[in-house]
Amino acid sequence: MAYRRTDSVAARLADTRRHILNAARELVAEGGFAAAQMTEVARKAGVATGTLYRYFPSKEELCRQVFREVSAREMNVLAGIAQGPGTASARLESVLRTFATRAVRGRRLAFALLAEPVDVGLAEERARFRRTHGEIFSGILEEGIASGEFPARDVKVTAACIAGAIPTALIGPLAPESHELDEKGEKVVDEIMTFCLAGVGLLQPRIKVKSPEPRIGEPRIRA
Amino acid sequence: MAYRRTDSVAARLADTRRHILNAARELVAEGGFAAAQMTEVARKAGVATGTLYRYFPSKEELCRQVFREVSAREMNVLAGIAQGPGTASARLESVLRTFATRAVRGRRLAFALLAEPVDVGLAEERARFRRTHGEIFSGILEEGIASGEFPARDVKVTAACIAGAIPTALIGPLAPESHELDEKGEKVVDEIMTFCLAGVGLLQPRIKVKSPEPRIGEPRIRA
DNA sequence: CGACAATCTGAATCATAGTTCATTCTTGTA
DNA sequence: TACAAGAATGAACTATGATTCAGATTGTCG
Repeated sequence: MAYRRTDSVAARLADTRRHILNAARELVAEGGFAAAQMTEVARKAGVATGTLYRYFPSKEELCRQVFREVSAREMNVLAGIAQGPGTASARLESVLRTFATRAVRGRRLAFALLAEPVDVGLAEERARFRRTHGEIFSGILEEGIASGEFPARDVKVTAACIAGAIPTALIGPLAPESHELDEKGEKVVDEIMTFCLAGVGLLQPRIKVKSPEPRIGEPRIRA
Repeated sequence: MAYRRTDSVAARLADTRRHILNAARELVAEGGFAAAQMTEVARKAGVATGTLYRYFPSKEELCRQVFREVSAREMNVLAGIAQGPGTASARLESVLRTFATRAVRGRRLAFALLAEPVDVGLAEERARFRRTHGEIFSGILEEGIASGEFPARDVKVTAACIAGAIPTALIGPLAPESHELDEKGEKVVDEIMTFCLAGVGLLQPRIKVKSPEPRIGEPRIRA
């Protein structure tokens, strides 16, 4: 027997892989995907450029992986809320607020995920990201329609509208150089929510909807 | 006296410039900005590569110019409607429908303007484009709020929401390979409008709004 | 330890596409 | 027609940044 990868080596490899991904993620968080150049990633991760290619077949794959990890984190948060307890309208509200608020908080990263000019590979990843957003919204919408909380609509289109409205409304303010959100962030989020909730037909509902479980720390939007 | 640019030469120069811009625009309309490579543009325009640089300082400028021309055409159509006669709600409706419908018709070009991955220069141009959209929407919204047709809102955010919702809802279907809109186009447009109009607070208005001048060929959206 | 395999290194290479510029062709005036 | 200046040409150049790979290092096992 000639060679066998020991656990300690496997661990070190995994560790290096993480280091690389973390380095890349940090660069993206600081300067967007444009800042994630292979040389920089390598330097920040403390390895040689060539080493990156022992872990990822190409820059595109590395960046995609970063994109997926970061976006998965967001999606999980939202999916958790979507699948949680509460009326559809309460969950929709919570999901929207969370989405927008987290984007405002993680400004640069959100910009990178949602709006930064990227090449086709990442654009594809971004499309998937938005589609998943759409699915989360659709799910809630379907339930809300079934329960009579929302009027019947094409949920896919409606979900896509929401998925587009939020980032776009935030983008100007979200752009790395803008500091608009530092102060007005909450107000902007409220306005966006008003629009989206009204868009699905909620704010002026035919039947007054009672929301049985308002979440702590999730204040109602202004009427 | 040695040399003077005659009218006929000036005309030829202007003509060449137009040829170049048209060639570029056609390439963009066929394959997006990605297809607008200098060599290709030159070939299509029937000039040498170097000649392009006698008319435009860089590829970026050439592409920006193309972007501006194409988007200006769209903006003018919308601005015309916005400044035309009719209640704010009627104009808003008309503008939204026109925006969406034209995007569906001019599929590839719309995709290039709204969603194709482009580099930073064009992304800037695109941001301006969206901002102008926003301004058109804001204008109508302000008037509608003043006249009591819409509830009071932050018009900038609301306008941005609309400007984001429409393209995003169209993008999946708008993507060059998708043929979804060939049949379902109208329905999708209707759904998007429903969302946006409801979003501004219109579809279930406090006071029933009568639209005095419904435009020919601009059917009302389904109730 | 010695031999072999896996891993790492980073300067050199490559790929792409935009840009340049020495040269040629056209146009305007004397 | 001669000649100067503008315009056009397109092959060569360049800039950027990803990718490679021959050699060095580290790890495994008899």
